Amino acid sequence: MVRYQVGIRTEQRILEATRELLAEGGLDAATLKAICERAGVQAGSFYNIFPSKEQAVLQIAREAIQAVDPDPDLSGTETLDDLVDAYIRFITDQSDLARVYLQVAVSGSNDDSVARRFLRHHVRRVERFADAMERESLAASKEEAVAKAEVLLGALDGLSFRWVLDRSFDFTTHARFAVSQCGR
Amino acid sequence: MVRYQVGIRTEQRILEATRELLAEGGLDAATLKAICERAGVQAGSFYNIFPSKEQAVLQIAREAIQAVDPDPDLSGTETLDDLVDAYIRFITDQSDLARVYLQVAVSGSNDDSVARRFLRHHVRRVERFADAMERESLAASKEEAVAKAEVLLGALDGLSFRWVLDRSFDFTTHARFAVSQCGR
DNA sequence: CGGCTTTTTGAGTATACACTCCATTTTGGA
DNA sequence: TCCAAAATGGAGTGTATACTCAAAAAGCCG
Repeated sequence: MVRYQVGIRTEQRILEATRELLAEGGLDAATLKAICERAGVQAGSFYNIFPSKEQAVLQIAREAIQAVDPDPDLSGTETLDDLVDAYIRFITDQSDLARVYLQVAVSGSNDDSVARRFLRHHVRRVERFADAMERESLAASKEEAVAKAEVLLGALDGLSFRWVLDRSFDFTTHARFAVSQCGR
Repeated sequence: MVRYQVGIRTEQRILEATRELLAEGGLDAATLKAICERAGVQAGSFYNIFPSKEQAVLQIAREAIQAVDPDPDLSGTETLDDLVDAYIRFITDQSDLARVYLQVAVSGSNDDSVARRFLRHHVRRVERFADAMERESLAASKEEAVAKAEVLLGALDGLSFRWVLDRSFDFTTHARFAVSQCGR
């Protein structure tokens, strides 16, 4: 099944529409009809490219989960501030994906496969934060670093969720304040 | 319209079924069919008592939002530890309602009226935490107390969400650790 | 252009959902 | 015991959803 150029463009339009709709109104808003209308495509075209609506949504979810992490090549050298700055940039600059990230994380609790994927990602993230803390001697032991990382990441997730509910909330300032309290 | 006893019992069975289903699988699981089956009731009976499914769900949501707060009479005298202990008890002892609380909070971001209700509740909670911090001289100013309270509550919400995704996560220990870091 | 493949169309299907209607049964106070 | 009000059973309605299919159109390559 070799793709023509027009098919690839259609696939991208569909993913774009799905991403936007997920960000605007969550899973409820991302109906097949809404996706197809926004992408300027009929249902048949959608199913020529994706085997199900779920696959398109999961692709955006994966995209969002990956986007929250900074460059993986830097892993092992970055500072705690680097990691937190990356989170802040993700939330402020890629707010569409940020909303998808949070919404998927929560709806995920009703879907085991998504929940597992999210959890695995979270655990990796905790390790990355904990490693940075150890490198900067911000924790007395590996265990303390992991616990601190869990709390800091919990705070960042909680604050970003707060921001989703109220866009006038100053996420950046609070996130910086959180790291000044927890990362010490 | 004098209620008969049998009707009141039916109402309670319906609310119980709704609460359980929301806790188990979120809004998706709480279909009218599922609620009625679990409550041992037909659709007609449901609508004799509730004007819509939404009303039954909202009633449970309100219940959950209220349950997260400890006795309002104590407001103005309790310590930060009291408030955190109440949160921990809510999460560990009333895990059904805790799951509903978190799920409603998130689906709420797609529904303005729920989002507003949740936000109002959150703001009150932040004030309560901030007041306790000021009373214990844990903050230099009112502003700092509020910021600290936002971060601590964010951390608690983030950690409880972590626990929803992975029930083997030790919420209590991490929550206590969070307050030892943030409440200082 | 000619011929094969991919892509698109758009009407159509099946299903799950919230909700309605009303005849029948049950309740509880007078 | 009687009866009006309340509660119930259960078939039925309308609607939105994800998804299918066969024919038609468009893209690619010699």
